[in-house]
Amino acid sequence: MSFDGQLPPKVRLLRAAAELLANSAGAPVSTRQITQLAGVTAPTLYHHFGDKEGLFDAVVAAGFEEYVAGERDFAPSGQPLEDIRRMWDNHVQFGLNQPELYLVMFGNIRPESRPSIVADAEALMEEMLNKAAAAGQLNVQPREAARSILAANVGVTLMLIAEPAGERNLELSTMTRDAMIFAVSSDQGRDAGPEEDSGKSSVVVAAIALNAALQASHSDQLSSSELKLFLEWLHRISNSSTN
Amino acid sequence: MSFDGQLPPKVRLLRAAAELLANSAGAPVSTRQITQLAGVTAPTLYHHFGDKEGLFDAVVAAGFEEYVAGERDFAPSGQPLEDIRRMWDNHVQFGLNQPELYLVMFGNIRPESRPSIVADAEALMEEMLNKAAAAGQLNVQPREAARSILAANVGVTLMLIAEPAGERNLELSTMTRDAMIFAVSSDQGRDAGPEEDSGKSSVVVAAIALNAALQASHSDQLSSSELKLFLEWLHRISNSSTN
DNA sequence: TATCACCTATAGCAACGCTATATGAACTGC
DNA sequence: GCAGTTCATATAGCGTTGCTATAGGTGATA
Repeated sequence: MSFDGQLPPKVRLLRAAAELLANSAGAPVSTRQITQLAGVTAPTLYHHFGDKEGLFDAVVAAGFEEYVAGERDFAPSGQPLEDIRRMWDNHVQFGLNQPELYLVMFGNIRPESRPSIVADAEALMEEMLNKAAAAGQLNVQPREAARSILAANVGVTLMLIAEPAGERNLELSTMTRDAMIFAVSSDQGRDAGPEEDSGKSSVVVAAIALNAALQASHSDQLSSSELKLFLEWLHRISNSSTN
Repeated sequence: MSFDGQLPPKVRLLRAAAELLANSAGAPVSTRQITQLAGVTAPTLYHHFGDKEGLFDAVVAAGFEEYVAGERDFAPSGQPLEDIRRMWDNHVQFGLNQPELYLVMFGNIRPESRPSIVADAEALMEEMLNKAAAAGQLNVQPREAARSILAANVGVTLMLIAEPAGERNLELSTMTRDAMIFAVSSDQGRDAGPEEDSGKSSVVVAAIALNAALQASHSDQLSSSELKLFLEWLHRISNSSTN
C-alpha cells in the first residue's frame, strides 16, 4: 500500500500526496501522513518542494497536465461547436473523477494563489473557439466566449461535485452547456414578438395558450380519451373568472 | 480593535472569526487569534460552538442570511426576467464584497459538508423563476432553470474573485447572465444547434406556464382528484421533448 | 445561606508544519 | 586511490496548532 518501490523519493512524495488528497474528503492531509506513505522523512519533502504548499502545487500542476491531456485527446470532429461540447463534458468528467483535486484547482482560486490555471484553461477553450469563429459560427469574440463558457462549466462541475454521488443529475450539465453554446453561436434567429398581456389571470392565459397550442400540434403524449378529458378541464379553467 | 465590549462572548467570537476570516487572504485562521481578538479563552469557544468548524459554520450561516436578505431586498419590478438579472448581479456583488466568505460558501462545497446552502440558494432563484414561468416566459422547468442559472452564476463569481481586483471585467458576468436567461426564456428563435431539434414547441411552453400558474393560484375549478390527474398529464406534456 | 446550572479560566496534551544539524552517497580533479 | 564538493536523506527538536480535563466563578432560585 506504500510507495517503497524503486521510484525516486520525489515521485513517491507526489504520488503519496495525490493519493491521500484524493481520499481525504476535505480533511486536512498532514506532511507526516505523506512522508510516511512515501517512505521518507520530513526533510526530504522540504528539500524537494520547499514547503507543504509547494508539494500541493506540484500535485495540482500534475493534475492540470492530465486535464489538458484529456481536453486534447479527442480528434477534431470538423464541427467546432461539437468539439466544444466534448471539451465541456470532459471538463465535468474530470471534476467528478477527481473531486478533491478539482476543488483545489477551481474551487479555491484566489487572486494571489493560482491565476495561471484558469488562464491556461481559458486559452485551451479559446483555441477551440477560434475555429468556430473562423467558420462564422460565433457572434462574440472567442476570448469572451471562452471565459464565459469556462465559468459556467466550472460552476456546473462544482454544483455536481457538491451533490451526493448517487443523485447527480448530468442533465444540469448538458442543459447549461447547450444554453451557453447556443448563446454565443451565430446561427440563432431572434424574433422576440410582443407578448399579449390582457387583464386575465396568468392561469387563464396559460390555459388558453396551452389549449390553442395543443389543438394545433397533434401531441401524442396523451391517449385520445385522456386528451378529451384534459381539454374539458382545460376549458373549465380557461373560462373561469376567479383570480 | 478588539471586541471587549459588553456583547456576550458568543457574539464576540462570531464577529472576531468573521473579521479575521475576511482579512485572511486564504491563510489559515487560528483559534488563538480568534479567542484573543474576542477577548476570551479557548474553552469558551468550544463551549459555544463545539469546535473550530462549528464556529466557522456559524459564520457561514450568518453570511448566508445576509446573502438571502440581499437577494430579497429589492421590490419586484413586474418583469420576472428583469428580477432574475438583479438577483444574478446581487449574487456576484456579494461574492466580490466578501470573497473569503463566498469561497467557503460556494467554492468548497462537498457532498458531506454543506449541501443545504446550495439547495436554499436554488430555492430562492426557483421562487423567482416561477413567476417567469407563470407569465409564459420560460421554456424549461423552473427548477431546472434555477439550478442551471445558479451554477453559471457561481462559476462566474468564482472566476471574478480569482482575478486581481484591478482587472475584474464585469462584462463576463453580464454576458453570461444574459446568455443563460436568454437560453431558458421562451421568447427566442428556433434552432438550438446541429444535434438538437428546434426549440421547445409552444405546447411545452404553454404547459410549463400553466403548471406554474396553477401551483400558485389554488384554483378551485377542478376537484382535488381531477386536479391530481390533470397535473400528471400536464407533467407528461411538459417533459415530452426532454429526451 | 445553600444549591445548582451555566459559563469561563488555568494548564497542558498530542499532532502539526517546519528546520538546524549531521550523515551518507556520488561525482570531481589529481 | 584519495581529498573536496555537492546532492540527498535522517535524527531530533522547535514553536504553534486544535482541543480538553479540571476547577473556579457567577447569578438565580429555594
